[in-house]
Amino acid sequence: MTVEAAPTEAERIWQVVARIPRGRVCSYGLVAELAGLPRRARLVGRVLSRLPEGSRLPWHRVINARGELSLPAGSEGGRLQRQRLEEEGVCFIHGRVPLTRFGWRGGP
DNA sequence: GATATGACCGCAA
DNA sequence: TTTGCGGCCATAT
Repeated sequence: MTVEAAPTEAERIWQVVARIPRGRVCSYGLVAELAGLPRRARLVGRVLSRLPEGSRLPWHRVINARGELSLPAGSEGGRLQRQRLEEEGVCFIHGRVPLTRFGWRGGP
């Protein structure tokens, strides 16, 4: 029997993050839920913070539930995240991304 | 083994 | 709107 190791939680999270469409953002909790790991948002944050360099994962599309970037602004990561999101056309309002549970309603 | 910390979340007041 | 609290759990000390 081929003992195929079940995908680790981290691998599931990577798969979900990799599925986030360009120009769209996702909250940690939503990523966790989509990965079949409800209420483990912190795990998502931990996994993303421990990503190997060059993983090509769009980690910058994952922000917190308030629509703000969790990485400290001013840090390299935070600046990179903001820059990449703006490059993808993500809408920033007062330094935030408008998140709604009912999807984007057509902003400004 | 126990304690502290962290790229968090949802709810109540 | 903000603040506080409980929940969650892998790592580090």
